[in-house]
Amino acid sequence: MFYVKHKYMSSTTISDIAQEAGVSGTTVSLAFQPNSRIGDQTRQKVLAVAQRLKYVPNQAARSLRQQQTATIGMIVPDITDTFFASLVRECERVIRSRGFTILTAESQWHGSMERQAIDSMIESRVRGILMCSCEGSENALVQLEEHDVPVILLDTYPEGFLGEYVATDFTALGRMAAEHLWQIGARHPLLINAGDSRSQYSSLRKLEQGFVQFWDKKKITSNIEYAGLTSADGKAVVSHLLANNTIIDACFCINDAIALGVMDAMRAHPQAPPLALLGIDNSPAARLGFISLSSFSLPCMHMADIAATALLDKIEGNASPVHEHLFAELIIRDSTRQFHPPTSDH
Amino acid sequence: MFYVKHKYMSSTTISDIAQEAGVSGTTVSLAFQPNSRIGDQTRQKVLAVAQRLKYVPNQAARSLRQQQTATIGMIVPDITDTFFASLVRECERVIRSRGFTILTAESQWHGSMERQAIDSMIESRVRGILMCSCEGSENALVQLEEHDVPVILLDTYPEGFLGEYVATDFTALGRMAAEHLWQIGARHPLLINAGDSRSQYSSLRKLEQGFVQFWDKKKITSNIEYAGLTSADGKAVVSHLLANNTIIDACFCINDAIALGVMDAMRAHPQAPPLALLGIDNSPAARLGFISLSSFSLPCMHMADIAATALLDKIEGNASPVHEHLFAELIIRDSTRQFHPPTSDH
DNA sequence: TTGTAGGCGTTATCAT
DNA sequence: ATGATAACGCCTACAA
Repeated sequence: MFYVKHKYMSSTTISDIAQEAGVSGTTVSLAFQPNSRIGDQTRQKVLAVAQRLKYVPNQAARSLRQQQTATIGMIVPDITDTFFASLVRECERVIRSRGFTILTAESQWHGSMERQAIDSMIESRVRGILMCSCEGSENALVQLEEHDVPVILLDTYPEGFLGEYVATDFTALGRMAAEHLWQIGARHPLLINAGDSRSQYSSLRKLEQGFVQFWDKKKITSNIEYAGLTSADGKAVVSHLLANNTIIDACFCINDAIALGVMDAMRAHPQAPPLALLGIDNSPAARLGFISLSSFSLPCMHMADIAATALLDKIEGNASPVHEHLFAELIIRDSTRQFHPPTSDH
Repeated sequence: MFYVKHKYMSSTTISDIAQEAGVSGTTVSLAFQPNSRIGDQTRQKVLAVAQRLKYVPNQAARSLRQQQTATIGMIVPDITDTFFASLVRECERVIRSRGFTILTAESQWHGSMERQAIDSMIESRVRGILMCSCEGSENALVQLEEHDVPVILLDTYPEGFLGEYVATDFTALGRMAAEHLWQIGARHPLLINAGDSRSQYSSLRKLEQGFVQFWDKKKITSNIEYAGLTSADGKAVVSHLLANNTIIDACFCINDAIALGVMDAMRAHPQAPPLALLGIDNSPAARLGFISLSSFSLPCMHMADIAATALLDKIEGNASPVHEHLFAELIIRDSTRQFHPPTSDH
């Protein structure tokens, strides 16, 4: 009466169809629900009219009426990182296959953006959230709990976290890296870890712990440098160490990009002593014959499957909390295979 | 009366706040709108209560009432491709900065999935769509038109498309590639293009046209191979050509991954004649000193900015259709700089 | 400055 | 087998 009809949207509604087909709104609604109490002819007629009028159901109205959505939220720190992108893809696959839709957001490693994304998702009334937390806003998790939004953390979880998660065992990863380097004869190990805002990121801390503890047991001091996440950073770190004549014979980098930077630095200094090199990601470049970088393959698909399935199961009532640690797989290539330790050592 | 209250959701509503604060729903609603006719004290009181009750507005209700959302849809073929991921990030930045939210989807290069995504977005009543179309479902665009959902295509657009777009000029890119290879002395060029489902992808066709036409003018026959998009594909193609003693002295690949595969093949055959190598993406690996791959840098940020801004402007009433072609930038590195053409030629 | 009421599109409940 | 009705949470034209 009072309002201008169709101020912006002009989509056809159930009422339009009802009028056109000469039935009630109820009948139209029922026509769209499979196996509902309705005559076959009526259904056909209604669906035909709906198609002719190009009817598309209004999700907002549906959600409001049903008091629930079929949306799962997913938050990752960096969508341009292939690892996170793959997680998103796989989660999306599972989520869609179960009749839900996905709402993604990127925190860009900022706690404040992670929080914003969560707020926005609560407003959208997502049924649950899959999150690769950047751990910059732990109280955001409390907020989700307050709003009864189930969360499963992916890939990593903060120290002392009591909720559900499907994570990579980074302590084991660090230990495996150290062990491999030890076995090929390295005795002066270097770890290039992430500094700055990511220095408190728990998975990197665990990785470092696992790495350092192994060498500690061997009474070997491990060298640790903190840098950014790019090739340029890796190159700079090692160039600097070479210039200072620091003795290192193996380098473990927290991603392949850094490792490639290190490789670049080493190839620019052919007179430098050999350096075993190990990355994380098992990126396409690492697999190239003339690069042949040893690297850890993270259990991306597996994590995504488990986490997404667990979350959907939980939402649909089959409660069974997940606290899962998965292991990365070490892919050995030339960068740690062709290493010959200096004979002078040990 | 008849329904069970709070069957699933238990979030506090405006009415809850109104009751608790002893005011009407109107007042509460107004309290959240800045500069609305309302007493300062009342506003403070209401907001305090809202915070205490952990009120979060219900987007579904708001959208339904307002007959519109503040959501922009974005569809890309492959979220694990850094180029598309960067586009998403930049568009998201612009979209959020203007008070909208983004809903993303991945078509995985399948027309059917692109269509599904569009359907889903229409159900969500997105205000507009930014799309890197995989061009497998052109009639989907008609559907969007029928529903008055403005679309701006990003990066590429199908032959004969009449709508809005912000695209890379792929014809020019192909021509520039050919010209550069010509200038450094190449006379037996090879283009590794994408086959299979992407063979009809218009930007790749244009790129090929631009490339081939240049050589045609020089009375030179260009070799073209169709393959997948990975390093392994590039490696396989060139290994095969080498085995057949096909004469090529320059290779232009439609992405850096393929080019790296070619580089891998060439380094595995050091006795083979030199091959100038050119890629697209300007990926991090291309910049490494020991790789130094010449490559085209696509105007990713620029395209995203223009497209997202244009779409939002259009939605907000400042109509001004965009039909924009942007140019890729050729980054010359060693892979096309250290090339010495065989003296026997020409 | 605040309150009342009606309706956005959909669906669950209760008749017929 | 079908229809009438109310209600989800929110916003706004109008009344007070």
